[in-house]
Amino acid sequence: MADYDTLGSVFAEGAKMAPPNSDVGDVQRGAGRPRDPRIEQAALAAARELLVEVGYARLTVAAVAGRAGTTKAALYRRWPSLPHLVYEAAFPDDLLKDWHLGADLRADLLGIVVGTRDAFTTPVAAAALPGLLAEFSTHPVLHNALLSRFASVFEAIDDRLRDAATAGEVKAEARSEDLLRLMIGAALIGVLLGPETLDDAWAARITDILLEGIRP
Amino acid sequence: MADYDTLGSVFAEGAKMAPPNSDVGDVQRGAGRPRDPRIEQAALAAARELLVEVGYARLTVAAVAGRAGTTKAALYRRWPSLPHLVYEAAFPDDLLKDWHLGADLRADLLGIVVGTRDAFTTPVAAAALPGLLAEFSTHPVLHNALLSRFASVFEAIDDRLRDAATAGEVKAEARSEDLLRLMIGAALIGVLLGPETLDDAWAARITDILLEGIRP
Amino acid sequence: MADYDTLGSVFAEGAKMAPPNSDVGDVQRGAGRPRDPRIEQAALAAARELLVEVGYARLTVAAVAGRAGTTKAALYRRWPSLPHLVYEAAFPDDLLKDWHLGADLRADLLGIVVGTRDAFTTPVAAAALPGLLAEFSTHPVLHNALLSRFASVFEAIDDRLRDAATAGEVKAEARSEDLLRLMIGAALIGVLLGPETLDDAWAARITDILLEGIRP
Amino acid sequence: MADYDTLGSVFAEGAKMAPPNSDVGDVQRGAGRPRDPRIEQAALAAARELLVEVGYARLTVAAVAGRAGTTKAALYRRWPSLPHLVYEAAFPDDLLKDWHLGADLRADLLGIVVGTRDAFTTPVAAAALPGLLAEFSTHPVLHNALLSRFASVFEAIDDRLRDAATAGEVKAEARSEDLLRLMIGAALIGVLLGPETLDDAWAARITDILLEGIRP
DNA sequence: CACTAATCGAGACGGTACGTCGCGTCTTGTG
DNA sequence: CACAAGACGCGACGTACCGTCTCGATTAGTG
Repeated sequence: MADYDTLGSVFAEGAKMAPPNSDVGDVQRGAGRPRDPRIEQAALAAARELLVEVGYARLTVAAVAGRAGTTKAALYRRWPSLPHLVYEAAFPDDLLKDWHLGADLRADLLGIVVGTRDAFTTPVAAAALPGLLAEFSTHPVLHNALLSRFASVFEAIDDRLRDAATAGEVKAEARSEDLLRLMIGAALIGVLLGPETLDDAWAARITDILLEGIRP
Repeated sequence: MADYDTLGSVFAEGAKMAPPNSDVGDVQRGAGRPRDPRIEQAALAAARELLVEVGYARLTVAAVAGRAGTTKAALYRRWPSLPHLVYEAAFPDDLLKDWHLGADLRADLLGIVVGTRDAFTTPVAAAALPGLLAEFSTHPVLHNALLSRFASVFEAIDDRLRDAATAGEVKAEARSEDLLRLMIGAALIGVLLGPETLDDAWAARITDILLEGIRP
Repeated sequence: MADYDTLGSVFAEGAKMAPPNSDVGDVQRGAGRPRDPRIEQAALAAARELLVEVGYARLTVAAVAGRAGTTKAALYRRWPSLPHLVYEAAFPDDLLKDWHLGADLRADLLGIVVGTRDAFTTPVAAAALPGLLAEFSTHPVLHNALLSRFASVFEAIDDRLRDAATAGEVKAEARSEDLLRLMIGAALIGVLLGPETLDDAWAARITDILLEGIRP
Repeated sequence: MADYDTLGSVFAEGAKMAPPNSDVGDVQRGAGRPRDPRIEQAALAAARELLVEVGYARLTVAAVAGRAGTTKAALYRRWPSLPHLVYEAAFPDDLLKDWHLGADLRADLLGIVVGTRDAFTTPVAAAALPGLLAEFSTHPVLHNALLSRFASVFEAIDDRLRDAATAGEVKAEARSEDLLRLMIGAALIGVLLGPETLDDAWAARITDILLEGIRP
């Protein structure tokens, strides 16, 4: 995943249009030298390394290119700007791949809390998150990319909560939106203030508060 | 508060500290031309205006200086860097001045939620917050400034919760830290994702969830 | 002359030096986007204009860049500092291109006096000279550039004087070094104290004094 | 010499006017705290030291004040600007105090050459000269100060040469102006290109060339 | 002996230029 | 086409020095 097409569909703003001979439906594999597939991985790996080493603020395109053994132009051919690259490096597409809901409501909520915490407390993610949040407020494209990625998760939780309401496990008026924001917000604050306190006991306490908070 | 001395105690790195024996005739006190107090206010006001007009990312030291009718050097004499100035401009010391707890636990919690939301949804604060969060991870001084500011609030809520536990209103094991982080995190996420949803109904819902969550 | 390579050989500090084995297929030769040759000429022209308009002391890198339609960074890519640019602008390499010695000793000496005066009394040179002299003592690279430029002239005059000594026109112990310094010094002092007195009669008088001074 | 009054007469531009009670002819020794006479000497000494240590270009008012144990304001009370201070430090008023002409024309000329060389090759003067020359072309006040200082010398040499012409020692049309410029120019060039070559043999050679050059 | 007035230290002031850095784009020659 | 290389315009950075100013604290002479 995380390949050119996926990126293009999320970030491209028209410049990455398929070449004119795409009428036959073959993806733009047309004329010209093909892209070196190693560059993509090398760039993401370099970005991850540098994020941990120097932090988001001191991360530069030239440094990523140098570490990846390529040049700035090759990176700008793949990502519209540095934040896009960082976003993909810190939060790859496969982040949510083995995530699912089950029958036990508390286990499901705990899973979300733990999953969010784990996604945020990765050294790479912890280094990238504050900077990316700042970019989100400036670049709506990035913002939407984040939201659309979590849209399916959001819907799934919404359904799960509705089922729980039907089963009488939670209040009918409980909103998945509120719950999710509380969980993500708690994890985010934890990362910003010091991720060392976000142990499993913390996750259990947060889950219990929220679970009791929406019980009928 | 929010005056020159307070600033010095938070940001200065030793040079501006009053010597411990300053109770006697301290000769150095007030040597040199005193700082023009209007510059400080003008700079903070200019920063607030520009934050709303152009946003954090496009905010420039030169622009703040120009709008304030002074020069970059005068600003660097007062704040180590632009984020420090922005922090003080967006979150002045008197932010928490008329804040207090009462007898009604729900009212107290709601007050915190609403107060945090109001502090974060100010146009100035909303513009500054994402950028400042990114800087916090770079500038530990700023980070500590934020934490120390909320330290007293934290203690007060801690005491309030302990009283409530004694009165049987909440669980004995309820932690003010968890509660506070949930409340602040919810407001923060709200600001980052779209502050238009943070109405009074939202505050009431969040308060109710948390209150029920810690009931015995 | 006065082109990119000559500049490199005079001012560059190793980075731009062609490697000694560059006779074979030197891969690095010409890598990257080539420098825009118009910028070099535009910068020199802008410097010349501004030297006359505002003088050396008020000459700014930003002003030269602005007038040349480029930016400071492009200038710093070509010259280590403003004095280097000014030096090349005021005293280009082709300054001595149509200079030669002949059979008449007095005519030769007069030619040097007049040539030096003309080179120094150009509006551009007159504006640049005092400032450059001050920089010479700070930047030895500039100093050496000046000296090496006159080295060939120096040798030619040395030979000419030796021939004249053989022909019995001048004393055997007459030193071209002394003579040249007297001539250049007289012109320099003239420019510094007021170039309006350096007419052709002045040149004739100076030439006659020096010529008689070294007659046997 | 070199005191306040002399300075005032040379440099002051009206600001240093005597107070209104000076009608009785007493120099402004009126009210107010008198100037600390040690500051003047300390500043000149500090300037001399720093000129040799860091050169003219890196010499700053703050550094001179610091080295002299005083402040910038005290210096600006005595000299209109840094070049004025440097000028007086490098070329004090008593420079020409034991200078005179005699009966031997060659000895007189040699004296001027040697005297100029000695005045220019002092470490302090050699460090200050190029920078001061650059300032001269910008600040006519300084320029005039230099010229007026040498005016008497100039006249004396003029007379001396006229006497020599009457005595048949030199051509009638020989100009002291040309001669003096040649001598000063030679010394100046020598300092700029490397003062180590300006030994006594050099002085003798220069003197002989010029003397022969104006012989009838 | 108080009063006046200039100087002292200290250091902030407005102003201006410096040289550097990073961005995202472009223009070469070479696959 | 992609790629390595590196220059390009743009704009901001944080620093340094200038010469001036405003303090409170001396330090004389004057009334």
